[in-house]
Amino acid sequence: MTTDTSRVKPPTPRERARAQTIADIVRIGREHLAIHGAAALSLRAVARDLGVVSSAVYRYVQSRDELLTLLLIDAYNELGDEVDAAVEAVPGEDFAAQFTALGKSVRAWALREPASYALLFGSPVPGYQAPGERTTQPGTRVVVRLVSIFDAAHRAGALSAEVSPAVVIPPKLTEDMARIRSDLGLAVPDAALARGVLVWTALFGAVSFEVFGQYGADTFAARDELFGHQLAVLQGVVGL
Amino acid sequence: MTTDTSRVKPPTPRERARAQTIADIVRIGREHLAIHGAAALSLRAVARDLGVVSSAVYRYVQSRDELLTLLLIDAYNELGDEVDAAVEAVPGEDFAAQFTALGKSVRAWALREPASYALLFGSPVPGYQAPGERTTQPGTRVVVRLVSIFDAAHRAGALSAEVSPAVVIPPKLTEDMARIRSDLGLAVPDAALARGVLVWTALFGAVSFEVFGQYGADTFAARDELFGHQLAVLQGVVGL
DNA sequence: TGTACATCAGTGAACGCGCGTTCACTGATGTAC
DNA sequence: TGTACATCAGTGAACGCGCGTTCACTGATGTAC
Repeated sequence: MTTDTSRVKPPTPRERARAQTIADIVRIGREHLAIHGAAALSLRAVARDLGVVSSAVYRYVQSRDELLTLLLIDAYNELGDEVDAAVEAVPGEDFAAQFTALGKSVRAWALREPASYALLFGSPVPGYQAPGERTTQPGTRVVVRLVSIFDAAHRAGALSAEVSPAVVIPPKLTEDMARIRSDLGLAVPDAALARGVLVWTALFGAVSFEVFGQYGADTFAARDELFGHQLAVLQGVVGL
Repeated sequence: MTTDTSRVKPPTPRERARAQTIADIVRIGREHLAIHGAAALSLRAVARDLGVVSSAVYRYVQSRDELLTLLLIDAYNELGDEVDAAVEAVPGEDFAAQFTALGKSVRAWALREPASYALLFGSPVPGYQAPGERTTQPGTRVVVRLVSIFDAAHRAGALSAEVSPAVVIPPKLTEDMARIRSDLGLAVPDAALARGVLVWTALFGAVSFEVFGQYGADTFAARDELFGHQLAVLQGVVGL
């Protein structure tokens, strides 16, 4: 079997120009997202900012929905990259600090890119259905990373065996937990996994409330401190 | 000083017709919200469904934004009414059951009215700013009810004095807590109040993930059980 | 009780705008011989 | 190296659509004397 050299051929100028244009479209699309929101994302407006006639973008993107998909994947991966980098900057044995780093990097990205965050975690865009086969993998990076921290802590014996008070897990939920454990290759027991899911939803609940303005303008002045406190409590919830 | 009888005058037929039409507009608006989302809410479409020419709705509603405000207030109050009813159906001393009732009624309403829920708790509608003087009171009914349960439990000595592990509350956050306590007339201490806020965000985080489809199609089959478990854990977090 | 007037609901046309998408086309860039 | 052809990027016009909002208007309903 010979190496397929056609795969490593350097891109032709045309290919490079094409990739650049697609990158430009995604970049402009993100800017529009930030200003007008996902529902108002318009190919014509992107074309205008690209300095090109509206029909020209159809060379690069099949439809408005496909641009949304590109933006979705782009945002998921940017968030995933930042979370990965933040977690990996922490020593491998300090699971609590890894959890904190994950939480803080999610919040930092969300506050910096509120429109992208809204696209990923806000209300669904009406009339748009994300193609699972393209978005599921990038879309699950953060959760997977989060439970992998819990799992590693468990394997290292760093997860409080019995989180109090003990809450019974119903049988039907046990089945879901078993499937998730097997899909992700985890060892963490039901109780901790279930609490991990709660911590995951609570983390994004806290970030969403802040990004979407639910706290109101004046209720909390000390937002960094509030979030830090929430992370600290959540860390205790999962037994870290 | 005589009684102002003009205030108790029964509404004229015209007034009744007007109130009925406004109610119809809100009802139709809610249906459109459910189908097309808030960003696509259109006065022309509402007028069509009302069986009236598009300019006629301007007799009742100043602008599209005002219709959004009406829908916002309507939804907040519907949610608030259901939450109140659910909590009040529980004996006054059973604070844990009151908390559970509140959580379940929020989720039930959200699943039944996902579009209204998205309007209240999802991504902000681009270009629309809710008028605080009209929406703040209805918009805070659920939180206020929630912390009032915690506060009542505290006053009754039913809140675990020391939730473990103790997490230090930074001074700046203490100031926020003091203000909130004074605004709402609460007695609950900082630690419990801060945990109450976390529980609030976690509750809505869990509901939002479910309503907005973050769990994916297949991950959790036992959604009722998952949510019930989350409520049980959160109950422990706040010390109930 | 009857009449003149004021108020209000709803009409229909219009303004100016933006949207997604298709299509036949012109030039420029690449490729095969 | 030069030429004929294929591929591709981008154009410009068009289709059919919906939107928010304004405005002068017609009739019907209410109110004051």
